[in-house]
This record gives sequence, C-alpha cells and structure tokens, in this order.
Amino acid sequence: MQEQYDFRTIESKWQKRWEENREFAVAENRNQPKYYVLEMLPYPSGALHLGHVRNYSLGDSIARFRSMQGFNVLHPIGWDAFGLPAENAAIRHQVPPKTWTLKNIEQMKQQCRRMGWSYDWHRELATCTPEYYRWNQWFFLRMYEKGLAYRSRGSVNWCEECQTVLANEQVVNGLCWRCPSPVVQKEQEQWNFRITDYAEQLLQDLDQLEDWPERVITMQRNWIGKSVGARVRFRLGGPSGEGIDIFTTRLDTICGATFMVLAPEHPMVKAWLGDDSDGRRLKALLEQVRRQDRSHRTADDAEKLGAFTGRYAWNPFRGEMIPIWVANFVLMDYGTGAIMAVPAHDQRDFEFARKYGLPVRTVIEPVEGTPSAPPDQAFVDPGRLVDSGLFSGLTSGEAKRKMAEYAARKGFGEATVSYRLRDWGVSRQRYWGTPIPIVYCSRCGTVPVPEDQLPVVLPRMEGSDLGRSPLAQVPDFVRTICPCCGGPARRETDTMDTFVDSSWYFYRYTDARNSEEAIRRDAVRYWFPVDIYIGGVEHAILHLIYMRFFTKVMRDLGIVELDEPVRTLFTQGMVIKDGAKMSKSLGNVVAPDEIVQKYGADTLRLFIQFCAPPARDLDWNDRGLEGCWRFLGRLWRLLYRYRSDWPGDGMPVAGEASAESSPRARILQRKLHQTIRKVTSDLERLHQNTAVAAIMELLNSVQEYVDHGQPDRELLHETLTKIALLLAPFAPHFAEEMYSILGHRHGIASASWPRHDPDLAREETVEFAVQVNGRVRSRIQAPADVASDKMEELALADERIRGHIEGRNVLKVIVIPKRLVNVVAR
RNA sequence: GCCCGGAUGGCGGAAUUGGCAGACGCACAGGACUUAAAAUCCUGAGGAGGUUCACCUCCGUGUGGGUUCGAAUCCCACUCCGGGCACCA
Repeated sequence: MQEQYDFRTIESKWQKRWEENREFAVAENRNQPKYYVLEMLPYPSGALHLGHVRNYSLGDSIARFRSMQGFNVLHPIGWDAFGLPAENAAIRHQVPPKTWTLKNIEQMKQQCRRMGWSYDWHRELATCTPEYYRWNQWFFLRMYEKGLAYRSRGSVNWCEECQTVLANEQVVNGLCWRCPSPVVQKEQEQWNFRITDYAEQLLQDLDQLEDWPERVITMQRNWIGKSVGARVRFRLGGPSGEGIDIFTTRLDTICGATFMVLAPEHPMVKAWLGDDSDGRRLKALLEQVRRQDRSHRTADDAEKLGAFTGRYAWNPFRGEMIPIWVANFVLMDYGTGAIMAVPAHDQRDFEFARKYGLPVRTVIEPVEGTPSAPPDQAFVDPGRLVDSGLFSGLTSGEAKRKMAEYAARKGFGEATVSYRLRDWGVSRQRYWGTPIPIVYCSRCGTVPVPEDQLPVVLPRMEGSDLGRSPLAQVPDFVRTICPCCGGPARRETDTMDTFVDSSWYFYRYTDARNSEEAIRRDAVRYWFPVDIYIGGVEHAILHLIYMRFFTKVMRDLGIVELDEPVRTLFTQGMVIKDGAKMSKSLGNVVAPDEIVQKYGADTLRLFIQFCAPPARDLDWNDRGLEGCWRFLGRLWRLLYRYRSDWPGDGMPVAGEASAESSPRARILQRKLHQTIRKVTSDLERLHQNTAVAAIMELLNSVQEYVDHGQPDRELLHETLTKIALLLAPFAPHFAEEMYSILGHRHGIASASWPRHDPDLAREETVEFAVQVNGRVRSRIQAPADVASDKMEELALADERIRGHIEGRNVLKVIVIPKRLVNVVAR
C-alpha cells in the first residue's frame, strides 16, 4: 500500500469498480425486505452546490447503511429538466433549451459520480424526454376523462418577468416564487386540475402522516384552510328577486347583518356599471382596486375601500332590506365572493361600517357579564343571541345548527364547508415543458389527443424563437388534424407546469424504462411507500401537496393502491454562508468541485455530515474540513504502520479476536462494541453528526491503544475492519480501500453491517457522581453491577462527602442506579 | 398580530427518559520532530478566585421568576434571531 493517502486514485478506482460491478443496481426481490430512499430530484442548473451535496450525502449514508443492514435498497436519481431557466439561458446564449439542459445533466452527472453516491443509474430519468413526458400527457388525458382537468377563463396570477401564469401555491408574498418579481392579476383562459375535489381527503389524510414534520403538516392544513359554515341566499330587491349567495361561518350573527358586500370581481357587479351615478361610482372603485396588486390588497393594514351599489338585498332571516356594497376586502376566489356584513361581530365589517357610517346592530351578548356599552370594536366571541327573533336566547353553537336547518327547510340556504385551497392552474405560456395533449376543432370543439398518438412531441426551437407563447409561433406544431372528424384543427400551445413532472416521478423510478405503461402496479406494490423522502422545507406546500394529490388521483384511477406515498419526510436544513443563503448575487457561493479537488469527496461528505445535525441550517465554514481530512489521514497512517500485519493474498482473514490478553485490549474491545451500538442507533434516528463523532472517538481509542505497548494483532485487525464498515456510509471510497487493504476480498458496499455484542460493550466498572444538595462533591468507582444501597453506603463513607455533611442532618439520599447519589443535608 | 422553531465556551456542535454541562471537531497556546517551515505527534484549556498550582471554592446553557433532592431539559413571563400564516367572511 502507499504511504500517502491518495484520495484521487482511490476515489476514481472505486467509482469505476462500482460502475463495472453494477453495484447499486437493484431488482424486485420478494424474499428481501425493501427500503426506498428518495431525495428530491435536482433541477439541472449545470453545477452541483453544497445544498445538493448535503442533501444527497445524507440520503446516500442512509441508503448504504440500510443496504448493509440487509435491505434491498432502491436509491434512484433523476432530473427535473423542464422549466424556465433553460429557456432564459437559451435566449441568452442562443442555444436550444434541450441542448443546454442535456449538457447540464451530463455535467452534473459527472459531479454526482465524483461524489460517489450510490445511485442505481439504470433508473435515471429526465423529465424533458418524450419517454417521460408522454406519461404526463397520458395522466392529463385520464384526468380530463374524469373531469379532473378542465379549462376555464378567469383571473389568474401572471408573472410579467416569466411571461406566464402561476398557480396560487407559486405566488409567495405577492411575488413569483422563482424570479421573484411582482405577480399581477390577468384575465386568461387556462387548464386546471381539480385539486379542490380532494381538499377534504388531503386534509383528512394528514393524520396518516405520522412521520412528517409537524410544521409541514400545519402549513398544509393552513393552506387547505377548511372552514365550516353555511351558505345563505339573499335576494335582490326583495323576497323573490335574483339570488346572491353568501358564505359565513357565523350564521348565528345573521340578524346583525346591516349590509352586504360583494367582491369587485363578482359577476353581478358587471351589470351595474351603467352610466348612472351608481355605475360611475362603482367604476371608479374598480379602477382604484385594480391598481392595487393582490398582496397589497390583502395586506393586514390595507385600507378598506368600498362603494354603495344603489341596490338592496333581502335578509331572509330578518325579513328586511339591507344595502349592497362593493369593497376591496372581499375576495372573489374565497367562499362565494359575497358576504353579509355584521359590524357588531366582525372586526373587518366593523371598521368598514365605521368608515362609511353604516349601522351597527348587536345580536350576540356574552353569556356572562354585561356587554360593553359603546363598542369601539367588534365582539367576535361566541355568546348568546339577542334581537334575533325565533333564535333569541340560543347560544352561538346551537343557533348555528338550528339556523342552518331552518334555512334548508325554507330553501334559502344550507350548512356547508369552504376551503381556501384553489384549483391548480397548470397552463404555462412557455416552450420548455410538456405540451398539453389537446386539439381544438371548429367542428368538434375541444378534443383530447388519442392515447395512441402520444407523445405530442415538443418541436425543436432555437433560443431566438423563444419569448411569449412560443409554441403558438410554430405553424407546423399548431396546425393539425382533428382526431375526431379529420378536419383541420389547431393544437393547444400551452405547456404544463413543471410541478406536474415532479408529482409522480418517484413512481416511475420503480420501472423507469417501461414503454408500455407509466407505472407498473407490481413494482409499486413492492417498493412503496417511499421509506424516507429527503429535501428542503421550501416545498412544504408546493411539490408536497401536488404529490399527495397525484397519488390520490392515481389511486382513484386504479393505478396505485396507496393513500399516501411517503412514510417519513425529512426536511433538511439549508446550507448558508455568513448568515445568508448562498447566492451568486451575494458572492458567497462555495463550489463543491474545488473542495473535492483539494480534499476529495470522502472528506467533504464526512465533514458536511459531521458539522451540524441534518435538520438544522448549516453555516458553512471550510476551516472545519481540515479536521475530517486529518481524521482520514490518521486512519491511513495507522493502516500503513501495521501494513505487514494484515492478511495478504491467499492468507486467511483473521477471525474474531479474543481479547483475554490484557485490560487495555478489553478496554478497546469494549469501546469498539459501544461504538457499533452508538453509530447504529444514531443512523437509525438520523443523527449522522454524532455517528461520525463516535467513529472519531473510536479511532482516538485505537491510537491510544497502539501507543502504549504492543497491540494484539487480531484485535487491531478486527477493530479496523469494523471502523471501515462503520465508515462506509460516510466515506465509502476510503472504507472500500481500507477494507481491501485489511485483506477482505469482497467489496464493502455489499458487506454486512457490524453487530455489537452487548456483553463486550458492557462496562465492568462505573463511576458515579455524589452530590450534596445537588452539587457534585465527589466521584466514586464501583463495579458495574453495584447495587443502589451499596452506592449509598459508599457515598456516605466517602471522605469528601463526610466533610460536606459534617454537622448537618442527612434528610434524604436519592440514588439513581449506576449514575448518581444525591445526599440532602440541612 | 397569530403559529412553529432556535439561542449552550473564541467557533460548529454534544448531552436518547429531569440525574456528572461542554463529547467530537475547528481555532488557539505550549512542547516534540526539523537547519527552518509545512505536515505529523504529544499536552493544555468554560469563566473567576483561592491555595501555590494537578487540590478547593464560587459563577456558568439568551433574561427574570417558578416547580424539584436535582433543570440546558418541565412551567410562567420576557428579549433577540429564523421560518410560516396573515382582511379567508
């Protein structure tokens, strides 16, 4: 063996060998328990960053650990390869997005290989290939058949920078989630997925996600935003006029409604924009509201703006006419876009009423205590009804139920629920995405592309042709034949949101090359659910809700048999630098390539897992790298120093050492078995940082052992062999080389995870602390099986303790077996 | 405003169930090796004080209180940092 630790030679040697041996290629094997390790697939930007390194190194340590434990581990990788950056880069550099993307994938793949991650490359997929996206189209058609994909015209979120529509989930604080520039509202026709049909299930099944972080669950719950209430029809002009539905969660307050408010976008409002004074007033308001973007309009401190419509509506509960207003604080896309306003019991209504001088009528009083005389804010708590006709005297809870029944009986309302979740707008007016497989025919209307004509292939386009709705500029693409009547027709030119691609890719991995069907049910049955899914928390309500939705749709289509696809979700902390997210604009980007060049992949992998617990943000500081580099160097020098002791070719590998020989040997052997126990349990609970620390401690113990006399060769060999095994999930190349130097002839990747022997791990003596009144005053050595009363006896006999309790009364002695004695003395 | 997370040496962090705070690593200091440096190896270290040091005392896990024989850990109030939600009727 070489005297120097030459990571370059070692790492490329093993990477090549793993590849030649198809080391990480797996197949379904019903006789072996499976384990599916999934990491969120990367966008192929062209350069691996430290966030990727952290994410994928964690996943890899889990995959290798579980595989050595005997699981059949599926550990795949792919590329989230559609999307705007490719298009923007193409425009900038005048290359087709496809060329740019494929080149990036190639580059990143090389970087992944250099990191030594144990992917089954035979299952690699890129979402931009027709072999993949044809199945997006296929899902789209299945959903279209079921009425889950539909086209609508309405106000949509539009990003001017990206020149495309965004789904609600993709608007973050009024800004585009990607660029981020302001999002404006725009009338547009677009395709949607009916995710709202699944709102209740998406909410209910959150309870099944026992091993998901609480905050992700909470974010999803808030996003779905279920509220239980009632719908009530108010009629224009009187008891028999045209109906306007309102939604309320406080039906009990309905007799306190003193006016109604419609959203500016409410369809009823359009009819009232005439040339009379009412119409002019409304037009002026609409103009004012239009100038506010949505985030501004919904900000907490935004001023309430409204205008009277000149119309009145009939409150069926009270039998009276109330004025109808239009105001910015009512949103068209929640509830029915119209509310009853109860200023006495709703803070927003109260503020609005005060601003415009509208009446306030109290209908709820506190169950106990007296109502505050001149209210300067709304009383929003539940209470007892007053001035509410038949319902006066009831509590809020009773009243809600009885009033809903009453409304249903009388036919002007019913109990209902409302969700904040909106349907998923999937049309994108861009080129680099999956073409939506729909054809428009002047005779037959909207016609789905027949399945046997899939995929609808994206035509090749140059960077210079891209821009606004690019596909509409390609006549050969647009012009087509109607699958129904054979007449001339035109294709849909929108492409799909790239979140469609990532909503089901992890199913595709189970049979990635299947050209007959999107997903083979048997394969999913074997590999699913995903045992652990690792990624950043930034997808808590984007990808992670779309993915759950797709699973439920696929289940209802009979494709899979699960409610939820992922058992454990692990949200990884971000890698930051100097307290800020790494970004080109801040100039604080650290390139993994340079670190790999200088120290090798193993050192980087070891360090990034060692320096912080995986869930926490990691403030990168490369000084600490030296520590891991030195650790591997020390281990190498130890191997080299005793190189003549390792069994060579044809010689038998030493068996288990019998450490009868010396107390020092027993100490080392005990430490070894304790370390195996600790590393195993740390990996099971994802504490990679302390697992690495434990291996470092073990090496320190070995070093101490060999520095104080002639080592037992068998014990040394056994210990180093197990260090190699423990190290394999973190520094796999080093571990392989070490294992082979120690004379093992099969690879370490397929070796078995070591087991600890509880008898050998057991301490022979314990040192327990003795406290007087909670302060440690002495430490005592005792046999490991020391009894509690013996501990007490030893403690009270201890000289230092005697000094401390002299002249006091011992009131109590608390003994924690094998750990501590506390003498309470006053 | 509401909800969630976090705060531990000079730094990253450890402490699995309320039981010896500071594992492991970095940086630092001293020493060995060397012509010298790098690399490597050894040793030291939370802070303050006393004894003249290898023993002892006090303080110490963001702040202030509390529960307990005992609190980094549990409870209450607060400060700061990070994240999410925020006119949702």
